[in-house]
Amino acid sequence: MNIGEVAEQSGVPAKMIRYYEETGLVRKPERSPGGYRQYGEADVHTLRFIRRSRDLGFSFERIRELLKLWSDRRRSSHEVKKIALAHVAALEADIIKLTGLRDMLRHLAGKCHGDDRPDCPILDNLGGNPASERRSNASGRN
Amino acid sequence: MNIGEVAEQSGVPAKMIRYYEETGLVRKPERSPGGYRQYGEADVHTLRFIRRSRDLGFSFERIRELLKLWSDRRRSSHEVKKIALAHVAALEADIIKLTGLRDMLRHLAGKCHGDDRPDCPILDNLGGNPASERRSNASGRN
DNA sequence: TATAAACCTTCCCACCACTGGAAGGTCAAG
DNA sequence: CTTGACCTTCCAGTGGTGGGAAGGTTTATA
Repeated sequence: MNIGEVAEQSGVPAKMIRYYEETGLVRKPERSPGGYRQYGEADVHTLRFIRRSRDLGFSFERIRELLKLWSDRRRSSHEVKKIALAHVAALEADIIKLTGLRDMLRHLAGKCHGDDRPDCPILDNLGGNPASERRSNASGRN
Repeated sequence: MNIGEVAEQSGVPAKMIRYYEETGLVRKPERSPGGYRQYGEADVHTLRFIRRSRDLGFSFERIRELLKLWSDRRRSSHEVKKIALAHVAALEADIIKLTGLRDMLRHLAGKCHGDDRPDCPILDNLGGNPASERRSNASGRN
């Protein structure tokens, strides 16, 4: 199977497959006499696994761990569950942060008349009194 | 005021201030005879405005609009409210997506015993039956 | 006045996970 | 044998930073 077909079957673009190979996420495949990458069914499964993991928001590092566990017949489900729950916690943190931002912004927008007058609590808040504050860090994906 | 002081007062690192200048988000300041950037109080306010907007998750494009409205005495609050509410909607979409992922992952983890046995619904799901699906795009920050 | 130090300048590199494109080689069908 | 789809490698750019080198400026102190 050439890279194009494996890309279609797995849903992972060919460019990405080469990138994953380069970064060591997937194995280097055999090559045809002309230098074309040759894949099998197992590669389709692996790539599909990766794609689904990314759809769930797992980081590359996590996926690397999951892949190792996935291919290990003697793995314990404990490890997997741990990774999954850590990811759940990370998602939870992101959700809380975004919810806070949304509420604050919605609150400000609620106090803004939204008419032709220039008064606007949103801009007032963004520009306004600094008070006590130092760079509050943010983010924190897994 | 040199860049260091304005950085401290606004909470925006000097490196970032130069970057904002380069990308046209803030004006090019005067220079001292020796070539040092010279800022005033107004610049501190502007940078603080930018920092707060970023803390709220606004994109550079949005901030550009907000800055223009902010400096416009004759603006209508309608425009500002529109931008803010669009951002609220974008945040909402992100929250919904992340919540869905969290719930799915938590559900899978709940069905995983988490002991020494290798059986694990999480991995089964990641690797398992493809069914009908094509690359579902994701993301969509403002 | 000399010199150190703190500050500033520009420029380049790296990150992450991709995406796009150019230049050129390979393969299958007509 | 040509066409065109497919593949190869390499190079560059994204966005919003952070790090650092090489060198110029300003200020304080010895």
